[in-house]
Order: sequence, then structure tokens, then C-alpha cells
Amino acid sequence: MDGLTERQKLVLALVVRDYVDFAEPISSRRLVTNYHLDFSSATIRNDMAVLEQRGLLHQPYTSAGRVPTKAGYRYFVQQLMGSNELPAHIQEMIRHQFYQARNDVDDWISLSASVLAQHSKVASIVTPLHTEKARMKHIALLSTRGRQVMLVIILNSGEVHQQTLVLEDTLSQDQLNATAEQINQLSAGMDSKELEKIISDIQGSPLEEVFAVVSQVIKQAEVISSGDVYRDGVANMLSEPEFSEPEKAKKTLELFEDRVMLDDLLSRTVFERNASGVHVIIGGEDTWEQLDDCSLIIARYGSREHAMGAVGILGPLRMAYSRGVSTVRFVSELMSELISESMSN
Amino acid sequence: MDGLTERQKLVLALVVRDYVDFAEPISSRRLVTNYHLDFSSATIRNDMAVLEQRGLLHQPYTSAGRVPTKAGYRYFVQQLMGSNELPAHIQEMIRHQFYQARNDVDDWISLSASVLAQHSKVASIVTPLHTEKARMKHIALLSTRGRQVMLVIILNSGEVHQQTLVLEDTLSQDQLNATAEQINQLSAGMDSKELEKIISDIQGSPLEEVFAVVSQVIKQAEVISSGDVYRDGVANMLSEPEFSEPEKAKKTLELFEDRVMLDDLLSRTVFERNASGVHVIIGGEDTWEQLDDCSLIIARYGSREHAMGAVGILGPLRMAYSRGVSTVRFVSELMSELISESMSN
DNA sequence: TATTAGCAGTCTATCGCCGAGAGTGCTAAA
DNA sequence: TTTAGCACTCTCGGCGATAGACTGCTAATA
Repeated sequence: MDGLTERQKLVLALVVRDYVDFAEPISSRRLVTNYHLDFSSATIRNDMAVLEQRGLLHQPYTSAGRVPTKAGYRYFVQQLMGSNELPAHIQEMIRHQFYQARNDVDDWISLSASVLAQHSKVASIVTPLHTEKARMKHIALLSTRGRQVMLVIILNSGEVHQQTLVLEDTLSQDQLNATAEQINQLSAGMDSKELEKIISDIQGSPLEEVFAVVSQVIKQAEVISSGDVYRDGVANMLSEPEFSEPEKAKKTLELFEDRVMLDDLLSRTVFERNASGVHVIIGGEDTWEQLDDCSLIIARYGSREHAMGAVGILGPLRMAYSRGVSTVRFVSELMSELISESMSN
Repeated sequence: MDGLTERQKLVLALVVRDYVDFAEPISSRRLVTNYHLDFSSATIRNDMAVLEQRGLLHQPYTSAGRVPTKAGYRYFVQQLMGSNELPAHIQEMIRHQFYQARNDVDDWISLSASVLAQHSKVASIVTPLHTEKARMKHIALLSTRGRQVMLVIILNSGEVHQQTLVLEDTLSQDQLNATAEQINQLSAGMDSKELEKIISDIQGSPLEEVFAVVSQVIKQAEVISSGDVYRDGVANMLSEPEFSEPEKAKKTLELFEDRVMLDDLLSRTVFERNASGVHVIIGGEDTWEQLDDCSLIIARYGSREHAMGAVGILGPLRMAYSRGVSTVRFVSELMSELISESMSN
């Protein structure tokens, strides 16, 4: 009910739909003729006036058509849009692309960024997997060159992290193997706190340096770092008329280079909100000023027990929400499925 | 000599310099007053007419000021610019940033992208290290989760590659260690061709699958892949007036997402040309159509014996070439230095 | 011969104006 | 409650005129 008649809801939905497609203010007559409504344009005008009073539509100037407000988009997404599935042939196409890829999480991640950008015509963001409670499973030390050594850390979740070390002296691979073995014996299954305890126990040991780095890497694994967020389709955004003024375009592009903001956004939306499923953030929602004229559709993938990441798309307010949500939902579910398959057994 | 008087060269240099700063056609009077020349504007006008005849300057329309042509920029870069060093305090600042970073090539790479973008005010591109003749030094197999195994390959050059495998059966870490040991014994120091020979020898062995992937990864290491090129400062570009038309801006942004083109560009400029040092590519140089109104300043880092990468900046034709070249040169030398230090023992 | 002052000529950019067109809100009738 | 009709408002595109910025040329000068 919430005070809107069925016809008013229809009008709102049609305005959103038409505006998304054509990016110009929508007039009452236009709706009547394009959608063969059984009402006169005057009737629709009355409904539009009501919707404007409720703050769901906006008139750029007296006697222009109507444009949805942020609240209008939100109402549309929450009440009117429903939840459509992605058409079967599209699903098939995407699945096919994934099955063709190598069996590698990193490849899937970059592929999903590309798929999302391609199907949504806006920019996409995909984070790698990360674990909330990171525990070390196993490490390896590999001699690369000179005193340089690669430390590879496998977490319980299956995530892999690596980090270069430069040691005081050159060690042979055999010596490194022995060292790694020692560390594995001492600390398999530990989290960063437990590791720190060990470090204080072994003060002065030649292992201390390596331990410190292991603990540091594990601590970092618990925070999502935008450093290795995948992006794609950023150029798509510039086709949208809302970014025709270079100033706005620049502001938006800077979003994608602002790591602090991305970190905050991703961790606060996807990882803290306990609700799973697809989130739609419209126009910054009073929290992210920079996102003021963008919308974000985002969902988790992976599983809470092991490791999770986020896939999403970022576009203008005037965005194909229904299609966007279906696409993001499908891709996130597909990713989860692929990952759990590759880890099973 | 090459047919230009000293004063004509000066005029060209000043036009380039002033145009770079102000992005508007430069008039004869403007040069005289701004740079306190001891000639009248009429004299400068005569020189400008000559420079235009030589194709070094261009007049947007009758009775507008002059703008450098691509040839003009090229002449400036090759003959007039000289090679300035980056101011000492800037050098110090950049060094400081690098010494603060972790001792990790990947961190240096992303840092150098950020430093270049910041100091040049245009976009930067940095590739990771890659080797022309990749030989396997050592591999490790690490059990991650279920049948999923991480294959880590260390090349002779010190580069590290990793790739997830999904095996038929779950193997314990001990079994994996044994397998890796076998492979190391059999094939340490081999290049991809030699590996392929081995593969045909061990047809049907359980090692075959792993071998195939090792050989594939090594082959890939020889090609520079834009997949993991670092970019930064792309948003900077949109501040430049040449990208105020969204159409051009989009075309340029697409450059950064066009992996095929980046691959080609990087391998043909930096890795094939035997001359080392800084390369300046102005306006695509008849080879890269998409780069038509961009310039690229790029240099190698690393060393030919071990592994090399490229650092560079990409901006509009109207670019601060002198400063750009100094910056790129300095960063590439610094990277080389840091890498060789971390590899020495 | 090289340089310069002066001037006529050319082109752009900007402003204001006007009319066409689109779309509304309102009123009165169905 | 819906609708036809109409007056009103506001934008957008085109037009013309003006101001201003530079140039190229010519004739004078050192």
C-alpha cells in the first residue's frame, strides 16, 4: 500500500525504465503512447505530480518531463523491480566463458570483472578472496636470486599469499627447505596473534625475521586490500551522458583510483552487513560522498567458512538495476559454485 | 644547422613550452612579452611563418596563434630539449618513498606507477619483470584445499610465477613435496622447448599433467602479458583540455583496457628496440592508430641478463616532455638499482 | 639584409534575441 | 475519477552583429 496507487507505481516504474534507456526527461504523453496506457496523458500527469510531491520524481525545470530521484530509484529497486533471472542463453554464455578459462581463482576473478563489465555496460569491481580469521596452514621458502627469497604462505582457507624477503645471507634451497619445515612444525594452524606469541618466545633466533613477516602477511590477509582489486569497463562509463562534463567524469574516475575509499566501501557493505545476497547502494546513501551520483550493485562470493570476496558493478544512478542485479547475482553464485567445486574432495 | 636559425629554434622551443603550460595557441606578441625577447613581434611572426612552412607549427585558423605539430614536438624532443636531471629534492623524495616500501619487487612496481602518475600529472604504465629466455630454476607444489594445488615456479631470472592446479586425486603435502622434488631433479634449468621434449618422454606418467603446466607457464613468461600491467593516474588525463570531449576521453581510456594493443606497444617499443634509455613515442608514429593523439615516454628497467620490465607515462601530445623524460629516466634507473641490489649477495 | 612599425584583413568567440517546440498545470466538463 | 482543452513556462537552436585577437604584408629604418 504505502500510499501509492497501483497506477502510480506503474508510472514510476515506467519512468525509471524509460529514463534508463533514453537518458532524457520523460513526459506524460510519451509514457501513454510508448506503453499504450489506457489513460490520458492528463491522468498520468496527475500521478506524476503526486510522485513528485513524494520526492520520487523530479522536474529539471518547469514544463520539462520527469526524472527519477535517488529516492525514486530506491523505491523502484526495493518495491517494484522484482527479481528476474538472467535469460538462460546469457547464463549459458557466461558459464561457457568460465569453463573455458583455466582452473585458477585469479583467472576467474579477472574473468568475472570482464564479464560483468561486458554485460552491464558499466564498470565492474571484483575483489580477490579474503578470510576474516586467517590461519596459517603451510609455508614454503623458495630461493629466487641472491639473498632474495620468496615466502609463499598457504592459509587454511586455501588462499595463497606471497612476499619477497631479502635475507642477511644467501641460503641454499636445502637450507631454506629446512627452515620452512621448522616453521611449519612450530606454527601450522596458528593465527596472527598466536604467531606473535611465538615470535616473542624465539627472540634472537634466525627464524625471527621470517616469522615476523609471516605474521604480518596473515594479519594483512584479514583486511581486504583494494591494492589488488580487479576493475574493468571503466571506459564504458564515459559513454553515459551523465559523464559528458569532464569534471564529473574525472571525479568518477578518481573513485577507481581511491584505494582508501574502495577499501572502506567494500568492507562496510559486503563484509560487515550480515545479510547475504545482492546489495544495491544508490547515490552514496549519505555515507560515501564521492559516490554521490553513482550506484553500486554488489554481492559476496565464496563462503563465510572459508574465504569470501566481492563482485560488483559501479555505474551512474541511471542504471539498468534489474539487469544489473540479475547479472551480479548470477556471477557471484557462479563464482561460489566454481570455487567450492575446485576445493571439494 | 638543419636549416633553422638559432632564433627559430628558440621560437619553436618557446611555443612548445608555453603551449604545454597553457593549452592555447601561442601568438607572437605573447612570446615577446612573456619571455622578454629582444625582437619585435613582427620578427617572431616571420620565424613562425618559416616554422609553419617546415611543418613544425600549425595555425588552427587564419589569424590564430600557433600550436606545435607532431613533427614540432618531435624536433623539440630530439634537438632542443636537452636532457635535464630531475631536481635533487624531487629525487630525494622519490628515493625516500621507495626506501620506505617493503623489499618486494611487486610493491616497487606499483609504487613506481603511483610515483610516475603523481609527478607527471598524467597516466602511468608499469609492467612487471619478464625474461626473454625463461628457464626453470625450481618449482614447489603446495596443497591449498581439497584437490587444489598451487604450483609455484621460480625462473632462473628470479621471477616467480604461480598457477593453481586441480588434480585428479587429493595428494598430501608430503606426496606433493616428493613430486616436486622429482620434477626439480628432472628438469632444473630447462627452457620450455627442453621441457616439451621431456613431456613426450614421460607420456602417461602422473607427472605429465604438472609438467605440461610448468612448460606452459614458462612459455608465457617469455611474452610480456598486459594482464598484470600496473596503471595509475588515469583520472589525471581527464583534467587535460584535450580530453574534454567525452568521445576522445573514451577512446583514450579504452587504450588502458586494450590488452592486445598494450602488449604490442610494450613489446615492440621497449623490448625489441635494442637501444636502451628513454623512448619518446609521439602520436602513435604511424604504427599505433589508437595512440594518435597521445604521447608515450617509456624506459626499461632491470637488466637484459636477468629480467626486464618497462616503466612509462602516457599523456596527451601536449605534454611536459622534458620533465617527463627526466622522471621516467630517474624512476627506471632507481628501479634497476633497487632490483640489482636486492639480488646481489 | 635584417628588422620593425603600422595597418588592413580575417577568423573566432560571445552575447542577446527570437521563434519553435515541448510539456506542464489548471479548469471545466463528462 | 478521468479527460479535453488551453494558457503558460521554459529550453534549445539558429541568427546576426560586435568585439577582440592575430596575422600577413608593405614600406620605412638601421
